[in-house]
Amino acid sequence: MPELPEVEVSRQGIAPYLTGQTINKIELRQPKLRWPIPAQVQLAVGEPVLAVRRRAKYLLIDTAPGSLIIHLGMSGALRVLPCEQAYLKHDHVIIELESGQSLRLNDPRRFGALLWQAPGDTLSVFAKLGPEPLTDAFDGERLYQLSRSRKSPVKTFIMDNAVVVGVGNIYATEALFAVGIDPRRAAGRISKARYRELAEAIKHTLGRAIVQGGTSLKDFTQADGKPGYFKQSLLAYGRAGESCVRCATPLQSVQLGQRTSVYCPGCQR
DNA sequence: ACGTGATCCTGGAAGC
DNA sequence: TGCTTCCAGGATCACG
Repeated sequence: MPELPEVEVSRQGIAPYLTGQTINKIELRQPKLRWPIPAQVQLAVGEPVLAVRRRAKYLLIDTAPGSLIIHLGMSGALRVLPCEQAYLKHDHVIIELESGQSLRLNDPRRFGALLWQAPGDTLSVFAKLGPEPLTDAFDGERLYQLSRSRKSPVKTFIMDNAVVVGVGNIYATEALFAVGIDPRRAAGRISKARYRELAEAIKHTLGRAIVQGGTSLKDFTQADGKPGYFKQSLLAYGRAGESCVRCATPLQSVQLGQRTSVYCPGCQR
């Protein structure tokens, strides 16, 4: 999926088409995504979109009676296309707008979700999320404090949504490479100074990826169908066996918390 | 509280 | 060419 940069790029891409537009129709072509789609999503029909927001990897499409909550799972992508355009395979949700454009959620693996949140309500998926990585609420101090008794690998630690949201496998791999920290290192055995550097690297990596339109591997496209260009900037993710750009040591691959992690045994300590 | 592993699902790539 | 196996941007849940 889309990690935080891809979700933010999607938000920026779709917001101009949605904001202020009335929703004419919501068509559900596949009711079973990660969770069954609640019937209340139809409450948004006939309502103008007030705002398109993001929290962690969730998109929130606000209307007066409540918010449509979209998660893109591992393989989801949002496209804006004219209503009359033929459906593609795996176009599971189509939100038609009065403008004649439609927002389509395409998700081959169906790990994504469409949920509904009434005003004043907080869905359980939002209940125990950590801070947004691009805000001041996230810093090295927080990483240091939360990690003191943790034995799990630092990579697993920074991918924990209770610690900080939005850091997935690609950007965790890249940020650790950038600061030269071995992803296998126990989270509790890293100094405050190094955590300050890591927090800055996470912010920097995510920020650059957003500017470049995110990372497109297979499924992800921006709202206009174009891929993101950050893939060209990846120095570790997907490069096992290749030479490290810093020290030429062959990059290694290891499984941490069920996820493949690539690192340089030469300069990540 | 923390850590680990199974699980949801489809499709592309690699191996034989 | 075709079949099988493995792997993939996530995150919950059950269990020890």
